[in-house]
Amino acid sequence: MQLAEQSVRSMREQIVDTLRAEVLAGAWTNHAPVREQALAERFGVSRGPIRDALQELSREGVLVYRPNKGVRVNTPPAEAERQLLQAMRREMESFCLSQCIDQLTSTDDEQLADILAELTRACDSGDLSSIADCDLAMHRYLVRSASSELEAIWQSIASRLLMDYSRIDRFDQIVSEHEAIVEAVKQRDLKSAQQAINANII
Amino acid sequence: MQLAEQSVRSMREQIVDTLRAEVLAGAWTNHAPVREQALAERFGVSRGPIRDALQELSREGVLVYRPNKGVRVNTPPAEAERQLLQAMRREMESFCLSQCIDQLTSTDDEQLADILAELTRACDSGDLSSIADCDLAMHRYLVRSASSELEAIWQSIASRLLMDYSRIDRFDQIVSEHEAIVEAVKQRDLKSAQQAINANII
DNA sequence: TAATTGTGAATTGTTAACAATCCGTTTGAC
DNA sequence: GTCAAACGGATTGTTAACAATTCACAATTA
Repeated sequence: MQLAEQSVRSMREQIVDTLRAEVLAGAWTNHAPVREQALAERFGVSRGPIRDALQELSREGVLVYRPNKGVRVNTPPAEAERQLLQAMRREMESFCLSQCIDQLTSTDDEQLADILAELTRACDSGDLSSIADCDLAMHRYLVRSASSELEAIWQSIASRLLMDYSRIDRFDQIVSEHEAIVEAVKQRDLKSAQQAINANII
Repeated sequence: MQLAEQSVRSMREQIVDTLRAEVLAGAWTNHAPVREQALAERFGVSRGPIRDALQELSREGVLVYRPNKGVRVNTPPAEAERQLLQAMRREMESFCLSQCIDQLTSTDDEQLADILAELTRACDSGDLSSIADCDLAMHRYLVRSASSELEAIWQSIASRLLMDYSRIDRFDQIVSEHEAIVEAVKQRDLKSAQQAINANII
């Protein structure tokens, strides 16, 4: 599969993905600071890679960094900002769909189906952290298919929007919305896919 | 002034700003990899802070990181991407102006005038690196005045757009465009300021 | 000669120790 | 009793040494 070369994800990337999913699922509060030493012990590495991961998550908007004081969980954006970010996210994902949809292969369809399956399982078991991870993973897959260049920008927008949503409910709705996306993409129906994406970005 | 607490910029931030300006001014090629040790000696620090800075610039899109192989200068975005990024940048800066323009004080006007003066000086002496730095500094000032939260997203968009522009010419036009922005902002004229900004983002 | 395999220097990745900074608490002066 | 300065533990920032990986080039083989 095409992800083979990526499968040797760096330590930093693994830590980043794990922590991001946990924060977006609401597992952390923003009252207590995040301690580097505790995370280092948890992941079995030294503080170096942990600091790298925290720095990346800060730049992404999931955490907030203050010199000599470490990081904390970020707060959701104000309403006006949220609307701007939402408009930008829709613009990006619509663009990416239009760029990639005619170049996707059946392999891509399978990958999306796999992500959907895992999302469904996560919703059934109520695993908030995994739900957040799978939700992002599907959108990220489409963005990256269009342009790996845009992925970092998209991620920093999507993460900030999800900060609002850390208490996830209506599991069934999440699943059905993503089923609609996967189905429309599989049909290579750009309009429907864009509509399904727009309906999911709230 | 409100920037007082920020004045103790971390080592990383200083290095990031310096390197970004140099890359955007076209001082580096993307053929040779960037060596950590050389930068460490140049800035008189160890490799740690250098790695931090390179990681941040990679996430910003100025550099590209590949595991175990270090970083290189990024290439400009494809045309379709460039247009998307440009639209998003205009959307962001218009939004930020509308949010902040009525809350700016005479202190802000002075700060903007200072940046403009330094930009003028840089254009006179043909210092490309300083031109890139001042250009970004002015836009960043307005974005940050509206929302420090949006600054990181804005920076990663603006940097990628500027990759296209590394051979800077028409110095006088750059100056006059930014004079128009500063003047409109000083008058608290939102429409004119937005127009001036749009005219400058090309 | 062309392709392949060693080999070693150069480079990035990680670690643990040390330095600088922050913050709650105590101490002391008034 | 109140306030401010000073102490000490905890935490972040930086460094230098070590480990793992990559890359260019030479040696070997077919």
